[in-house]
Amino acid sequence: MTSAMRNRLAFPVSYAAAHYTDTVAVSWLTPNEMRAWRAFIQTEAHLRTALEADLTPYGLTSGDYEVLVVLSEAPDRRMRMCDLASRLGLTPSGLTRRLDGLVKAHQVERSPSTCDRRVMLAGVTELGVQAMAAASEAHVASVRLHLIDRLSPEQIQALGDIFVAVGNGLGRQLTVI
Amino acid sequence: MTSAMRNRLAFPVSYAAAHYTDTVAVSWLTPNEMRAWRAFIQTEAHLRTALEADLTPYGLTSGDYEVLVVLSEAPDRRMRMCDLASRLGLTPSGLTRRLDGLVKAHQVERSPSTCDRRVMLAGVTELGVQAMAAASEAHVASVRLHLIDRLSPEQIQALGDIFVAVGNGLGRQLTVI
DNA sequence: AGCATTTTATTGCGCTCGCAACTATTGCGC
DNA sequence: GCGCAATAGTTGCGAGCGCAATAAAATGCT
Repeated sequence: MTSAMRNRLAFPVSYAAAHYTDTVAVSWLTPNEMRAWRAFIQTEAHLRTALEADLTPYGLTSGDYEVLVVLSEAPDRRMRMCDLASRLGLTPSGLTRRLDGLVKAHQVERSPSTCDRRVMLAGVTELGVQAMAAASEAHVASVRLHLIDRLSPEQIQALGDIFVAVGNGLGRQLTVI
Repeated sequence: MTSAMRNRLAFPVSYAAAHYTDTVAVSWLTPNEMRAWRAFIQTEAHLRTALEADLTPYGLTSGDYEVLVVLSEAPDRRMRMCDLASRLGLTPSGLTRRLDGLVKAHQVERSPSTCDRRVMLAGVTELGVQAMAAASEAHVASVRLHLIDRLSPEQIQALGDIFVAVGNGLGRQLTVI
């Protein structure tokens, strides 16, 4: 396969015509790589929308749900803000805002740390655990319906392997329980 | 493996203790399913952040870039708003807002359709194609660095298969070129 | 033809969240 | 001990986007 061919197959014609030359040291995506990339990008957006919609009737966003799950698994059911932010992939300010809503709903409470007075601890309340529990059946069913049950056991395994590898590449150590 | 065991492994203890009973007709995630699900959810957020950051120096968001790519591949380099919204997984209002920015930057232009006066056509301009081309090398490199080059050819294949299957389940027919 | 329904796009409003600036606290080097 | 850098969290601001309401145009039913 010539590089011109590969490029034609892998990239929009308009783009290729405008920009590609053999002197450029860029490694374009092969057709199979392009297929994987586009399927991922397109499907991921719709998947997120579907999961969000299924959670809405329970008064939680998927972000809220994620906070409650992570906190409920933490020792003492609470975590430092910065650890929680890193775990959730949020900036500090993003986490502050997300917690604001949960605190107002009395599902999470803040408490200052005694050993380091810079840090705030975010802890899930009993009410928060109940809210999570109330939504969890529907949420698991939603995850199954839209994702898990569409895949073979081998694909489940591959999905985990793939995103663990990518996560490691991003410098994250994942929390998988 | 008893159902109690499986549950303990697959779900937060706090949640399990609060809610699980054997009489509930819910199919919890197995450990391997949980691993795949969590790796996906956690990594996906960080991956999106990384890709976004790599595109920022070129003055485009990944959303903008996606619009330009899709339009540049369309016949006549333009599409109906509703088709574009569906393709991108946006609501009509979301697309209107996203295009506002691109139109202001003269990278996209709107034109009313002649055959159906409800529809607006969004077309990428020459400037838009150039902006996309200018960013594309860095973008492809970023996708390679963070995702593609972390995976074996078998994993690339599996990634495509998985998200095509999930996309089909969501009622989408994907556009993979 | 005439009216109800559906489809398409936009706008007001509100929510989420990132960036930059700021404050408070801790740790480090000397 | 003292000052400077690093760390933790909050806030003002603004961008992105979904929902509901709206307007305009097409389609369908009779």
